Amino acid sequence: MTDLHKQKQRGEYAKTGAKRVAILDAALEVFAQVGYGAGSLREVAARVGMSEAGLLHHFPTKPALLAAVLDRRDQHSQEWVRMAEGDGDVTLRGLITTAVRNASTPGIVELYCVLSAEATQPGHPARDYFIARYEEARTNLCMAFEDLARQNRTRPGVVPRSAAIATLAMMDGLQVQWLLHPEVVDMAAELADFLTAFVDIDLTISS
Amino acid sequence: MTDLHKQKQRGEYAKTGAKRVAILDAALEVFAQVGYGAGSLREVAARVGMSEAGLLHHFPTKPALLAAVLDRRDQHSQEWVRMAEGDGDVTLRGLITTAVRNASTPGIVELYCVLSAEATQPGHPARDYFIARYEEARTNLCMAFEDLARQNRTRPGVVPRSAAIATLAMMDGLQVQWLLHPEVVDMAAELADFLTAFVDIDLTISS
DNA sequence: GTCTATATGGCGATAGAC
DNA sequence: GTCTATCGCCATATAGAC
Repeated sequence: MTDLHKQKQRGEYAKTGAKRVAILDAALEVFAQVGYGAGSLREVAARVGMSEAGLLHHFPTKPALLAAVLDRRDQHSQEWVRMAEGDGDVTLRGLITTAVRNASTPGIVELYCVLSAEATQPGHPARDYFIARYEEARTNLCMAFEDLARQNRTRPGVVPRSAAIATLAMMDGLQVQWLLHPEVVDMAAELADFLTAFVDIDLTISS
Repeated sequence: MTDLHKQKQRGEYAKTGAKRVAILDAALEVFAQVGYGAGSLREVAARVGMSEAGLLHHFPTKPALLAAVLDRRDQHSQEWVRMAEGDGDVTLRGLITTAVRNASTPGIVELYCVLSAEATQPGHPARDYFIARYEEARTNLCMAFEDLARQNRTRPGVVPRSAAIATLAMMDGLQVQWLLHPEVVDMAAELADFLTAFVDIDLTISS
């Protein structure tokens, strides 16, 4: 798995790796901008300076390309999982950090905003991905609120499971408004406001 | 404007009215299911039992059809505007009623969910529509929270403008989760929970 | 007012040369 | 590993018959 054997054994892969990454970056842009259904392999190929056939050598079908794009982004945002390990305080603070970072990478926000809406439909190739993703996120957030409840740091009447659903909804909804009115909506600030209405936590924005 | 003159003056319109409505209903379904970009006039025409050319006689272009669909739905949901007239209590209770009604008409929820995400992109034919719509909704909700603040019925630290943004975000975000997991997410209940964290209000679900 | 026919072009995917 | 060429399909939109 190290670089040791790349000369012969996986030399091909090492060489094409850069091209693959370039394709995935371009595909992310395209799908983010017009969605999966309206996005075209032609446009993706054009952005990396390739023919469509060349592109399809790396990713045999359009759904396969989408799956690869989502896979790649998941590796980047596996912080979700790591956050969940125990501390509710850390998890919630991580949410704010994520919001701050998102505000500087509109492409990723667009991708998930457009795709999650599109994938709502039965038969969409990313539907299962998003179903699993939301389920996992709700579970992680629920554990975070339960942790804080155990410390008596949740406001009276807060139900962990509901708070988890609400927090997720909040993040998604803020993204739509932010994409339409970036100068009017401050995602991180609004999210922090929202969270402090549910739990006793210091969320002064760090990062 | 009554039926009196339909015989000659507007006979044509009265006759085509039904067909137009049928087309708009079909278009709403199609755009809701796959979005505007991926939706096709062919599919819409098929659903009303017409040729594509016949459809284009009523709505000359695809963007024109989308505009007509949005226009029509706006007439239905002009409650928004009426709600705004003064009473913050009435406005927020109206939100819950809307959530309850939405849960029984998935088509409308899908339409706005998918379109608002898609319309995020510069150049989308519905972008201006959604920008105006959100701006108006924020203003109305802000007035509602201000009204309640005047009655000392908002929780300490609640800023009307932020509460308005958050409430809108909440409604949008809940819709995505509800479309993916209808059995797990209760839109009206979660929204009520959310609102009672901000204001002193009785939102026991009526209707 | 609706149709058939057609123009024009973009789409995903395949075959086969280099 | 990338290309050219091509297939077959679907898209929006137009022209003109009925």
